[in-house]
Amino acid sequence: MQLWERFSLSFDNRMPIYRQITLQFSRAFVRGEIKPGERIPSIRELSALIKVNTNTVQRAYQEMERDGLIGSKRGMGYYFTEDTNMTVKTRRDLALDSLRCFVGEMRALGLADSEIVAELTSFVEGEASNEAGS
Amino acid sequence: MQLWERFSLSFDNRMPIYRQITLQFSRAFVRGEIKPGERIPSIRELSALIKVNTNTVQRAYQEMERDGLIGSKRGMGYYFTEDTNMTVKTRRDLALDSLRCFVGEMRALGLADSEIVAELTSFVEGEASNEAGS
Amino acid sequence: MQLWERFSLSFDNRMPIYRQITLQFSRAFVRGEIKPGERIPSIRELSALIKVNTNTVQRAYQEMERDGLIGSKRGMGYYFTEDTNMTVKTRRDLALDSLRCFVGEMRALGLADSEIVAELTSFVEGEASNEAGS
Amino acid sequence: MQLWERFSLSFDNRMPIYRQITLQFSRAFVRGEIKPGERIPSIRELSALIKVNTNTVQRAYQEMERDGLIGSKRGMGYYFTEDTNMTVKTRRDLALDSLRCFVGEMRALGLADSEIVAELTSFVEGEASNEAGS
DNA sequence: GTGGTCTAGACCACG
DNA sequence: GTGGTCTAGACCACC
Repeated sequence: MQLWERFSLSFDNRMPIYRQITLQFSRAFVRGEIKPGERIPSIRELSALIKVNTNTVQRAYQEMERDGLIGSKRGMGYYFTEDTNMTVKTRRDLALDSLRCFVGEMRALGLADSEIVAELTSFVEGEASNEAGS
Repeated sequence: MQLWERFSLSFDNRMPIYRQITLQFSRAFVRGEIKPGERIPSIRELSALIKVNTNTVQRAYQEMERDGLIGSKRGMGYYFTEDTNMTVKTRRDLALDSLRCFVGEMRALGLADSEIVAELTSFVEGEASNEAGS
Repeated sequence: MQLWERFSLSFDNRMPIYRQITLQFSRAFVRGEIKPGERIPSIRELSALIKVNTNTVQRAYQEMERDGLIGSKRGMGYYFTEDTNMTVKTRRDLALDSLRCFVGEMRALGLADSEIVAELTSFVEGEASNEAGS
Repeated sequence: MQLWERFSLSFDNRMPIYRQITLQFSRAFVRGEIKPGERIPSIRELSALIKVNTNTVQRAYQEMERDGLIGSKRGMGYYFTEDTNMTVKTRRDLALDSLRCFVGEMRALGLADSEIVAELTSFVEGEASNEAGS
């Protein structure tokens, strides 16, 4: 089973579809499931697979191209960048965004840094015990 | 200087303005800067203060009323709820949302729970040293 | 007569329409015909004026937004950046692109730098005499 | 090492590949690196050398043949024209195109003709000093 | 009213 | 076959 077939989109308006697509690609790239230089599905292929309009996929690809994540070779499709630094850069960018957002929100709630860490650890442990119990 | 005058809004399309307003109120409430039962500015007052459309403030107040955070006394304005449990409930809701979002994103990047905690601690420590250095 | 009504588009496939739009805006901005902070026509207005689809104008505006030239205020339209440095930066970027392209091409033809300058001066002078003669 | 092996193509969508090929031939011809009457590689040879589709090379050759730059002797390959006037004509055509494009763009930026010349001289001098410094 | 997203369908240039 | 552009028209959230 292909990676792209597992793409799960939510149509709940919380995030535009084209943004969800770029996110899924970025994550797969960061996790190493897409290798540098690897070809990704053509616009038409992916749009058929995940059942969204070609224009939507097109836009997603455009955004990734603008970010230097992928490049298009005329008439041959899109390929992920060969630049191996890009995967670590992408991971750091995504992680930093999440960290900043999370820490900013928790501090705005009045929590000290130590409390934020405590909340996080108790949260992941709590989830773990839920898993065990269920 | 009033609390409301410090409301800082960003017009960068990431979050609707009415949502930013409710967030700022919620946080101030959670931090204890707004006491239970305290009166908040009228719609016209606030819209003049932070220079947004009255409709926008109107909607923000509606949402907070719907969430039981504030209530209106007809002709006398809006007041925060007297229910002291509300502040702890609000804090927990906001914190949980952030936690879920953050942990979900970091896991999608391929990080194990222990790594997530490590990233967080190094992030807040890094920021602390930056502050000290600047 | 408004600036936008003078926008002249060529549908000769040499340059996509949305690109022509951004170019015209950039040039007008560089020439000082659009002031920093000034509002530009809404997507629907401009698309009606120059008779292209709203999506096309939308895309042009998006590109300019991504380049930091304009910003959108929700429900209120698009505004050029207040940053006065942007106009000089934009001029320099556009001029440098042209210079690099031009010089590169002339050198590829085997011309020395001094010859390139000579060609240019004789070209603009030749045009001037044409004007006088006609 | 053959001239053709130094053909550098950019796949960055700015210019179709077949156009890049004709350009490289034209420039080499203008610079005198290809003599009138000289044979050029067969379509298959060149397409193998520079790793593009034979159709692409085919089209490039067609365009050059249409422009009278090359001619085919059936079964014996393609040869550049013997017409020695062609090299000066080609140079002038290419130079004029560049000049028109460059001057047009700079004027659209609001520069007077004298300023355009000034920009050009300072640009080539600036590059020269960069070279010396590096 | 504004911008933003999505769809369906068309046409083109390119390889 | 590929990507790229454009249109017409729809719907939504927001101000």
